[in-house]
Amino acid sequence: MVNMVVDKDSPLVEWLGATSLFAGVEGEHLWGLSGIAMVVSCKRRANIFSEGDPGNGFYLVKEGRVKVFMLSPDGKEQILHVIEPGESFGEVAVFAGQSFPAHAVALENCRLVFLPREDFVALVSGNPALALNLLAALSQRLRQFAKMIDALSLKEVPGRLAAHLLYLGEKQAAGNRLHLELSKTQLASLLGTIPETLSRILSRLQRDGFISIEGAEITVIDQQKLAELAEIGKF
Amino acid sequence: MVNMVVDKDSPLVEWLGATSLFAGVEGEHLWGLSGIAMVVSCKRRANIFSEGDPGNGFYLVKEGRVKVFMLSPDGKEQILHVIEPGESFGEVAVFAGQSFPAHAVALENCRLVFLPREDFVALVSGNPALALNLLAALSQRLRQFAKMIDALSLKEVPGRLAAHLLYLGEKQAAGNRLHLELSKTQLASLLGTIPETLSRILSRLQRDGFISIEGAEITVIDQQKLAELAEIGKF
DNA sequence: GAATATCTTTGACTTAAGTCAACAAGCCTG
DNA sequence: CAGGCTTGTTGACTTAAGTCAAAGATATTC
Repeated sequence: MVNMVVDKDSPLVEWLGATSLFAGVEGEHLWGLSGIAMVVSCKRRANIFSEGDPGNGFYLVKEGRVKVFMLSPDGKEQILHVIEPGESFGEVAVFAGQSFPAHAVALENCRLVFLPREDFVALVSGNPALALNLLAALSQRLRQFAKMIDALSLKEVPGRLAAHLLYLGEKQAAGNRLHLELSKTQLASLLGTIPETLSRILSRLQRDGFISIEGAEITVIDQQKLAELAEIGKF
Repeated sequence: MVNMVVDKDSPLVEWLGATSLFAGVEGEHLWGLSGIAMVVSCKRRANIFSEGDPGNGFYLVKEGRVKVFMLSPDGKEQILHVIEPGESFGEVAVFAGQSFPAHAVALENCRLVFLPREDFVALVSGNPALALNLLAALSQRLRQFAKMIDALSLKEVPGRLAAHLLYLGEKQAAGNRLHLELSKTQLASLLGTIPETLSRILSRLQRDGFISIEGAEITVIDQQKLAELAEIGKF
């Protein structure tokens, strides 16, 4: 939480109500939330928290994106999650009552909403609907993690990449054309591999006529084949 | 949920209060829980649920153990979690409001407590303390999954095995001697590898004087070296 | 307790993916 | 816009770990 600046911000309530975490929470409680929230800014590449830091609160992303990742002793990283505006991170430490299990770094200049643990837990204690929202959110994340474990252990890199491309396709819903929202190095880290391997596999997919590449713009040529690859996990 | 028999069981309340999920929940609410609970028995190898099944409730393990796992199209499995007595599984589907994301099979003859979704959600809605317990439990699991992803992508099999042996050592707290609670095939699946590889690595660790093996009984000879291996992740 | 099924180990082989190194492109930043 | 830093690509090489196959060792079950 270094290099952050606290902002004064007013129409938070509305925004909070639009996040998936707090969707459906009544106005009264939203006010409570906004009362304990702090808006902070942080720059691209700024460290938000590190593994082992005391988890005295969690964050919502207002603007920008954040990567949450594990780091091996020799510096290789595995991205667990890329947090987009409206999403949250760090809740785990709040409810497990422990330190953060991973690192968080801003991918871009960000504006974050910080919710301090004690205050937040107090609010949740008085509001079961809020608690149910949180349970749903954590469950959703657990489900994603399970998929990730599945992919890492059961699928080869081409399979994981294919699955990711299909996911982006759905998310962006822009014809056959899609944009890899991350640098290829970061994407490699998200897929649990290294840039060299990713690069080779992308060219292979292009050579074999599955996709066509222009920088970070990918055109899906054979969605069918891509889907098979994602399904069976092997080339 | 095939091949299960519903039992009538009375002193459930006490037992529920002793599970980690419901520890600290007041008697009143425990009665509520026991009111909606169904005790079921299932035999070793019985399928409890499969990926995609509608998640209309979740389970606590009363006796026996259950494995939760993902399955690749060609039948390879990755164990996500081995559930021991007093622990729960399947909650994710309840709160995400979706189908089960994984398979669950009894490792031994089991006695399970089933909590139907609708009734359970109703109870949680009226009891924030219960909700906080659940949030803590899910957070805990999320943390474990994060560790697992970390291990799968950042550590080689010897490192994962070493970490597991150290974990067992702590859990069993029985001098240097420990018991691998799973068949080696199952352990391989938990570590994200295959029996052949596990077998080779176990002999290697023995040959190099890290451990000594008698069937499923392992004696840790050089805990220091094992710890290094688990830390750096490479041989 | 014999018969069968399941688990474990070992060997020879293949292969996906990591490492190291060099170079080419971008892209900030001054 | 020029230099330097980060990012991406390609090639040659190494290696961890998977596959296939066969034999031994345990368990289960009838």
